[in-house]
Formats: sequence, structure tokens, C-alpha cells
Amino acid sequence: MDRLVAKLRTIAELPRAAEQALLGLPFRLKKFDENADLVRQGDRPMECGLLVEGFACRYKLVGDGQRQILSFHISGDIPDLQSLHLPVMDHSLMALTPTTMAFIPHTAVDQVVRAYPEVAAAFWRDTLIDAAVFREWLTGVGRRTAHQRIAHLLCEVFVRMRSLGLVDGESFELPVTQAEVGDALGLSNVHVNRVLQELRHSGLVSWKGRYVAIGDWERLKTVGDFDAGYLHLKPALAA
Amino acid sequence: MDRLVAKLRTIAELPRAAEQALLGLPFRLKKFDENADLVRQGDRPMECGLLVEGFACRYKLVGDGQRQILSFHISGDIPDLQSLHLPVMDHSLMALTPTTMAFIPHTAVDQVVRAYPEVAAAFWRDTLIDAAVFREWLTGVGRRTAHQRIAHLLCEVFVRMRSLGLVDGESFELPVTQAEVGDALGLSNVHVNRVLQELRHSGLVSWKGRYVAIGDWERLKTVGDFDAGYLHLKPALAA
DNA sequence: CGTGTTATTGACCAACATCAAACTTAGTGG
DNA sequence: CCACTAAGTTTGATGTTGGTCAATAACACG
Repeated sequence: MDRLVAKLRTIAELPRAAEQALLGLPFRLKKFDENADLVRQGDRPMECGLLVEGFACRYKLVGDGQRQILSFHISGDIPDLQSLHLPVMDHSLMALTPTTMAFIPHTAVDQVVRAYPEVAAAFWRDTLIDAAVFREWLTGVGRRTAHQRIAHLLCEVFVRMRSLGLVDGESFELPVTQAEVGDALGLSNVHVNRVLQELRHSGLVSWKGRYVAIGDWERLKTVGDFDAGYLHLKPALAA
Repeated sequence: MDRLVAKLRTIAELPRAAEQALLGLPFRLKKFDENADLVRQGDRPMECGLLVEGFACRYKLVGDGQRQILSFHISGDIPDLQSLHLPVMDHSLMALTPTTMAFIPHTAVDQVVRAYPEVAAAFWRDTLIDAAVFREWLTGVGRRTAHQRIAHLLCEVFVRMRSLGLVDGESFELPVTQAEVGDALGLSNVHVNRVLQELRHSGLVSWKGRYVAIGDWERLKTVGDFDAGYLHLKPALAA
């Protein structure tokens, strides 16, 4: 649960008592293999899943079987928090790496939320930030070129990782395949590969295996038309 | 405020007292011309804007000036409800027709939300449904063809209008230009025009001026790969 | 009736998809 | 430690959806 508190601290201030209540939440740990579904579209979860360890993503499938990845998630996120108020899942969640989740009963979350309006506000704020990120992705997929989209995604992940203290120098872990990037940005894996090569050759980024390093942050931001405002980070973390 | 209550009834059950509290909310009416901005990206609103009369949309601009429309809104919606918890707007709102808004002070909304957890839950649920729609649009723009996207959008608007009792037979008002549809779906106005002609010729829809009529609902749903689940309507309204 | 917005058409073009094959790399079991 | 395998990356050739530009036609409205 300390991961959860750490995450919420990046977006809101919580009174000590509320943090204690969160730390006391009951949960059930469960491990998942890479590529396993954590929750499926159509499910009616009775618990919220806190991502403790690993990387995950939300996704939807369309009629002809293509996949759209909707968001990436890391330690501290509760990607299905919405199930508290939207009983049936409208998308699925899957593990991008081996993952461990802490499932917290809805009833327990509900109690904390009722007892501490600040927690309710923080959770609500968290889901609102989710929505803000969807809007940004939507404008990217709708109106930006492949180059811009890829640069933008790298900027976003970099800033989010940095706000959680997960960046080492200029580089951070991103255990995502090029095909997955394509599914997130509405591109083919082939095109992602080609654009990535150009970004590398212009020295904007390097990406080897699971690790991305930013080569030229200012230029990458420019190329990606990136402005971190939509992430609604606390000012201290946005720099 | 009765528009607001009517809207919330489509997504949640509220105790009588809570509805009364909502009806008693203070507000300030303001009229806007077609194409006027209601709220701008970067603003820090002190009020929430309830759309009383007219059609509006959320949008963002990208670096080179192109526009992405993020959602359409009708009477009863509070498109900037999020400003309660996200102080600075990450997108703009504009009127698609002459519009009247009722601006309700954040402080007043906050009081009702604290006094009635059911209202807090209903509002939260409303913003979660917003997010669900963004996800669906994202998958459409990312992974569906122009035909599918346009058919899907018409399905969505039809179902939402019907849930509010705003459909007359098979037809409903949609005061949106083809260029605006393009900006919503990540397409050019020219291409929207061509696809729309095909949809008309195959008898799926007719669209004259401000009014759309569904010609073949079943086929339109199939073409648009549409499933209303993501709208999270109460079962009685989803049919 | 003008006048400005919106819809429609045609010609041409570019970004990105698709297909298929070869090449790398990271694991895995012997 | 090495060969083997599967996943991921890279490359090339080719195709298509949908964009851009520019002109014309239809409307809506004062």
C-alpha cells in the first residue's frame, strides 16, 4: 500500500490519518505472467487492483481483431479504480511484464472513501487525470504525425517516471515492444520501427532493450509538440 | 437545474433530498454565440458550467493549428465539472450553436457533494463515463476506418440522444458541420463528405441540415462496430 | 438579392499499411 | 557454455486509405 500512498502524493496532499487508513487497507496479492490479462472487458470486479510490481496496460479490441492500447501503468496505479462506480469493465487490462497486483475489496475502498473526503477527492482527481491523458492521446492519434506521436509518448513516459523518482539520469525502464507502441499510437509495428530509427539517428533518444535514454530533451519536446500541463502534476514535479 | 437532475437520472439513482439540493444550487446564466469559447485551455475556473441550452464541444489545438474535437455535449452536461479537482483547464470548450450556460460556484457544488455522498458518486460516475467515451473514441481513431468511425459516431449520438428522450422516431438534431465531424474523428472534411455520401447511398442514414435520421439501425451498428456498453447507461435506457 | 458558410467534386499526392523475409537478441535446456 | 527457439527488430517492395489543393455548387440568412 505504500506504493499507493507514494503515487497519490504526486497528485494531492493527504492528511496523515487518511494515509494511515490507506496503509491499513486489506488486500490479496496475486502474481501474473507477462501478457496475462489482469481484468477482462465485461468483468464485474468486486475488488480494485493496485499494481504493486511490473508494467501493465489497458486495451480494447475492435471487430477485426486489432488492438488499441489505451494507457500504460506502473507501480502505484489502480487502473480499475473505476469499477467502484462503473460495475462492468469496458476494456481489459494486461501485464506487459511479470506483475504482482494487490486486490482490495470494493467495500474496503468504499469505507475509506466515505470516512476521508480527501481520499475521495484524491481518487476522483486521479481518474480525472486518467481522462486528461486519454484526451491528449486522442488528439495525438487524431491530429499528430507518427513522428510527433512517438516523440510525445516518450516525453510523457519520461515525465511520469521522473515524477515517481524512477528516472536514472536521462534513462528509464520501458519494457514495451515496438508493436505495443504501435497499438498505443494507432500505427503499424513496421512504421514505428522506421520512425524510431530516425529519432535515434537524430540523437533525440536511444532505446536499447528495456531502457530508453533521452538524448535531447528540449528538441524531443519540440518534435513531440509536448506540454506536460495535461498530466496535472503538482508544480514541484512538473519541471 | 432540472436539466442536470434529468441527466443524472440517466446514469444514477438519487435520493429525493439530494435532488432537492441540486435543484437549489445557485447559478448565473450566460448566453454565448455560435463558435464562442465557453472556457479556454489554461483557464482556472471558479465555477462549473452546466449546459442549459444548445450544443457544445471540447477541443484541443495542436502545434500546427489543427483541431481535435474531444467530445460533444448537450443540455444537462457539465463539461468542466473536472475543474472542481483539476484547477487548470487542459482543453477548451466551445459552442456549436447559440448556447446558454448556468455557471455554478465551485463552493456551492462542493457543499452539495460533501453533504450528499450519492451526489459525489453520481458526479464521479459521470466523469468516469466521460473517460470511457474518450477511450472508445481513442480506439476508433487509432484502429477503425473512416467508414467505421463515422458510423460509430452516429450510433453513439443516437443512443445518447435517445436516452435523454431527444429522438423523434429515427431522427435527431445534430447541428454539426462535416468539418467538425472530421475534427472529431481525425479525418479531413473532404473525406468525411465522401464517406457520408456512401453511407447515405447505402441507405444507412440520411443527414439533411441539422437533422440526422437513421435508415437501418442494425446495419449501421454493424458497420460502425458499435456496442453501447461503454456508455454505461442504466439497463432500461441502453436497449 | 448579395454574401458568407457549408457541401461537393476532381486531380493529385503522401503517409502509413501490408506482406514477406531476413536478421538479432534474449532465454532455455542440455 | 553452446546450440536451439521464440520473440522482437529490421529491411525491402508494393499497395491503399485518406490528405491536400482548388474550384464550383448549394444553402441559409439578413
